[in-house]
Amino acid sequence: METKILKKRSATLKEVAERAGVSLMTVSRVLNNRDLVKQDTITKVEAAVEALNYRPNILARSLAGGNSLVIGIVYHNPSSGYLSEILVGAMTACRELGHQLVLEDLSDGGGDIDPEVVTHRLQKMGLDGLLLTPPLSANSVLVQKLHDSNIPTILVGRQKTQYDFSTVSFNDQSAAFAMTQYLIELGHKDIGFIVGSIEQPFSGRRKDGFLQAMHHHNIYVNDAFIKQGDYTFKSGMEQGGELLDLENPPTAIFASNDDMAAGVIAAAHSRNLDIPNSVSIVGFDDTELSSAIWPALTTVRQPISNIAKNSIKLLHDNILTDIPKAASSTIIDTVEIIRRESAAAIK
Amino acid sequence: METKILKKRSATLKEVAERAGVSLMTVSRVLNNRDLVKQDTITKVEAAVEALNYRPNILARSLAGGNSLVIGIVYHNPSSGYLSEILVGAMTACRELGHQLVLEDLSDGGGDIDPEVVTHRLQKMGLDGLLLTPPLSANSVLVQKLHDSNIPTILVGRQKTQYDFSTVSFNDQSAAFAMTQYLIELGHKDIGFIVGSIEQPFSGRRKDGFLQAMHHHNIYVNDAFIKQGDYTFKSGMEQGGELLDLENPPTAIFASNDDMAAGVIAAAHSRNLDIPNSVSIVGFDDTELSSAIWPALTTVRQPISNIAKNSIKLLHDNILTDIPKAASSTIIDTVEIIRRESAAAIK
DNA sequence: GTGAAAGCGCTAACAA
DNA sequence: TTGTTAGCGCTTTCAC
Repeated sequence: METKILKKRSATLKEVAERAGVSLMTVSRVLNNRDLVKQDTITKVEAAVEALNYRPNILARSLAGGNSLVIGIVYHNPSSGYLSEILVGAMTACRELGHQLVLEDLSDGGGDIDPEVVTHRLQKMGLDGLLLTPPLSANSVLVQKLHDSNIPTILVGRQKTQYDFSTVSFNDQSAAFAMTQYLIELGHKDIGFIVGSIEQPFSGRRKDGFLQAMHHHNIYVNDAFIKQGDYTFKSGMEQGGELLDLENPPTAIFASNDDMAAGVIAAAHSRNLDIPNSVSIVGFDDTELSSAIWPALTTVRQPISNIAKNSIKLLHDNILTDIPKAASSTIIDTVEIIRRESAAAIK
Repeated sequence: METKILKKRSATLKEVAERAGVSLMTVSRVLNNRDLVKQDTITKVEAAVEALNYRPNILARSLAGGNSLVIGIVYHNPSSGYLSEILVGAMTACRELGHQLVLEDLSDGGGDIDPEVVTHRLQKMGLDGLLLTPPLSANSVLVQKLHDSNIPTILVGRQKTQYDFSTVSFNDQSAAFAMTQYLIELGHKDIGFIVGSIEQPFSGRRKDGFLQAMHHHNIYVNDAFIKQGDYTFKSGMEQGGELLDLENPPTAIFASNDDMAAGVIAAAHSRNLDIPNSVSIVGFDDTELSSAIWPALTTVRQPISNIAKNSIKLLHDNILTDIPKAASSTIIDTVEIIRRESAAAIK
């Protein structure tokens, strides 16, 4: 069976204009700023657009418009959940705004990245702007080099701006607050907390949210209930185990990410504890792991796609808009607690 | 601190031409088919390109070339690992070939998709071609509708072509063969196998690969060692438990995906079995779960990015190339066994 | 309100 | 081997 598929040229502005009996420009106006056009004409044009199933050619539009950006997304060993959401969000925003995306994968087998080399490479690529994702956005040497090289950059996942770089981040603190409050509402008072790696700025934010919620509800925070992990399953298993082995163990444990929460669950399993009836366990991030394990994990999800979308729009505004602006810090705080089976009301 | 960043216009072909003292076309030729240009000229042009740090404007190139495609990636509840790799691969290939990507997320809360509606929507979008990912690519009603609607499509993850649609898939069979062989080389003969959902074409392929390897090594396959799962952690835990509770249990268990393998590991843990010394457990897919759990899972990884790249290139060729061609079936068989801690030589 | 002209940065087709 | 012309599909600018 031989087939030869041919790209069927789709309708152009000109064709729509001819069919509607107006000029090319009028159609363009209807599509962009319709307020300048008479209602009658709009109707005619829209009929023609509909009839021809016209779709604007983004390439031509961006080229003629002269303000299409080439934006790089720079990442380093992200989790696939994070990466896919970033990509989906960034692509969606770029499509809307007529920009192009270029991926720059700095992932490696464990070695550190060289800010000098990376910056040089990025510079040679002729990008108009960058999205720097965590953990890179926390690398101040890299950020400084990038600044020196004059590439407009958005620091994703950070809250403090640096130089004239804006940031877009998640409100980890209020998310942790909400999750803690949820546990408190379930009747828990003895709540253990496992902190994540201290290098990550958001680790502290999550801990703060937990503490604030406890204080807000006038619940005493037992120091022995706060453990230091490093975001790995193993550290969750170890630290969770220590909490569970306490003479008066907590009735609920809040781990700073899902991997550690899964570790705590494993620790509870190995002690033959019933989850959630003997101990409630909750995580953070809503990774796939959380619904893969048993019992499925109650956790809190970040709107990563949204963060990416916002970052792209911010870059767009910063570069293309005339109004002068200061470096801004956008904090997205759509908190969504995903209730699954690992947490329950205290008995 | 007020800043107003401005997009700095990058060099154009014309500027390079002027600097090199040649015509615009010569520069274009150096960039595209350099064989038509004198070596001397090439050198001059390259110097100018270098000096101006010239980067071609993809938009203009695609627009002028007249063969830029708008390609849709259609997906339905993919795992994030799968999605991110598909996106990375597709974006990379599209950038090279000058095509644009549009995402079409059909994910939902559980209901079935309506092929009629989906096809209609896709048709209205004016796409030049589609990548249909699993499980959608196995939906024959959808595939048929898509065919009727005349949108060139690549079926990702299928091996049998349908209508004139080409397919690109992973060689699950040889991967399962390789993994089984690996277990055999470790000294295992009593190997349990957990099959995945029968609706998925690749479930059968993985099982076949397992059986073939066993036969190839003249090892008797005990029917009681083959269990039916459904790709969930829970089914792995249950079926794995049954295998482990057998009077003479297998010394190794091969689950058709990582989630089930993790379930088997949980089952083994709850029976106080030492992994890998009492029982080896391996998975399939190399999802993040596999390195998150303990012990880390030995598994096999699919080159999903590559599959996406190949799919885009195939679509490109099918639509843009003059030579007539039949629907083809590309099978990528780069098998990579990831050796971690969950499998060991028999004692 | 609407239209005509010019041009975004590049390549295709032809000419020299 | 190199240059000239036209034009991809759209927006911008300026004219009416």
